[in-house]
Amino acid sequence: MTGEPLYLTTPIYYVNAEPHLGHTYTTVVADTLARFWRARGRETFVVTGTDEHGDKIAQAAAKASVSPKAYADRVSALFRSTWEATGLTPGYFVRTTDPGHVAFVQKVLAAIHARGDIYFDRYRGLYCFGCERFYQERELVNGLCPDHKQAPTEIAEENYFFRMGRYKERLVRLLEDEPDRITPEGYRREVLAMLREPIGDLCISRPKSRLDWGIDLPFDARYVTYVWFDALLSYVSALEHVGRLDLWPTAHHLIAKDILKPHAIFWPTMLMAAELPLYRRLCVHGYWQMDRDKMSKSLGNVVRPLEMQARYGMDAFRYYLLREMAFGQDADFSEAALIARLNADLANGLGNLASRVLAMQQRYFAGVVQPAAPTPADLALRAAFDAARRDLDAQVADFAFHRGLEALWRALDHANKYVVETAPFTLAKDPGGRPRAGAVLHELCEALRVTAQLVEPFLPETAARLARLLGLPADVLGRLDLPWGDAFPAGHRTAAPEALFPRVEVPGA
RNA sequence: CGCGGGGUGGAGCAGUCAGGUAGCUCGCGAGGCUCAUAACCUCGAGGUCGGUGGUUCAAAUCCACCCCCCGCAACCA
Repeated sequence: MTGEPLYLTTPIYYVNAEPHLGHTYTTVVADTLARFWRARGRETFVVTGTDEHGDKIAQAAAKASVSPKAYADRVSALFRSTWEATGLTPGYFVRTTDPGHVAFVQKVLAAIHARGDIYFDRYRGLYCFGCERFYQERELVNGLCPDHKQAPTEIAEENYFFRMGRYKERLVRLLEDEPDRITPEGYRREVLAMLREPIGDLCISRPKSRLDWGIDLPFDARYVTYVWFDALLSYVSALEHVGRLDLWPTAHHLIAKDILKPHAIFWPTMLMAAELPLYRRLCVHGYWQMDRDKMSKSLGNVVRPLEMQARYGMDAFRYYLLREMAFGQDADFSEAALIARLNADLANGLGNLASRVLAMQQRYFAGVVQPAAPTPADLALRAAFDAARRDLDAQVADFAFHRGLEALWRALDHANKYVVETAPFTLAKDPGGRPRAGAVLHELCEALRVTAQLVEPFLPETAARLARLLGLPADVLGRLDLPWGDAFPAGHRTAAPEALFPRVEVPGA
């Protein structure tokens, strides 16, 4: 398992909005998983990107008096630059307007059409322009669209349909036989529940008379393909573009629960029809609920990643997101909670530990690491970090980032206790105690080194900084199996402490 | 029968899938330490884990029913 490559995707984000908390969370998870598994010997490849076709984009562009492409270019570039600035850099950034993607979509559509799984039919239905979709009678609330509270318009038109229903039973069997295809488990059950209802076929086109901002159907130039055959196929077209289609069967899709159905039902049936391998796993997370009462006025209602980065640092923001949300469940976002985490876990916990250890190393030994001489207490400290590593690995493998971090912080707590119990600051003042004080600090430096390595997927900037303060080369972060005691040879010097995470004081809080 | 989330010490949460000492942060009380970012460590007060019934040697955790709260006005992940 450990050696298997891993292809991670975020959704391609629709360019009708600027990057916000939801986009950022999914992208942070992808980045964290990529770093985590890379450090454990797996090749990882992350793709994110933008979804650029559709009504809303055409309308927004018209409103701004620019072409749809120009509009999409601008917002797409905003996503790309945001991820670069925040260090969430994917291996590839795909756009649905990329010529390669367009050609790929047309190739797949042509193949499925040739096979007879796409047919032409007349459709009459109730269409909501806000949702850009047709509704069944029974889905309406008092005759109105449940989202937009508007009466849908009856439209009759001819369109192309994908024979999705043909693959339903095969999909049900797959999900029953391979429970790990969708995680967390609750979402698999939800999908199986959806599949107990008739799923019908999927309308996959729009006449150009109504919408022409899309990819032409290869078999009928009067139409463009709509939404799913365009957007979902980007997961594969991106790999084709970079010449790594071999990674496709290892795909793990990270999504939020709002797009569960397209990813859990439309997408696998499309892949079956296209005779492409299925993705390996669908990983579904919940929503961040905005607690407006707890938001600062300056923050407003929108959580912009660049603002959070500027205010608290990207690492603190990442930590909060990963520590606070149980992957799969909803969570509340509040700036107060972020600050509480930052102060308690990062400043008082990790930051203060690094600070006191490096300060003593500096003050008592001019930064020179002394020989170790393990006692039972020292071995217990090592055991605490060994346990943290095991717990962390198990929890992250299960997407339980919050528990993984909790496990690592148990070891940090242990280290803080160890400082008090061994009291190197007392030992160092007595000539007879100096060797022991030096040995204790050696253990603590190792603890910090292991911490830097384990925390790297979550707090990459901090890990690099900690390594530097410890006087270690940056590549030490990838050497997870470096034995305890081997990182600091005789004469090794550490640097003077720096505040990794200054406390954030809130007036009146 | 719209969809979804939730009710755990004063506040905010984890733990529920794989039943077996109820854990974390903040706050509160007492003490310790003085290396450190007024941080760190120890001890303590405070919970019948929404309710009722059931399964079990054992339930916050499984099953049934019931009560209550919140989101779906957004930046849709």
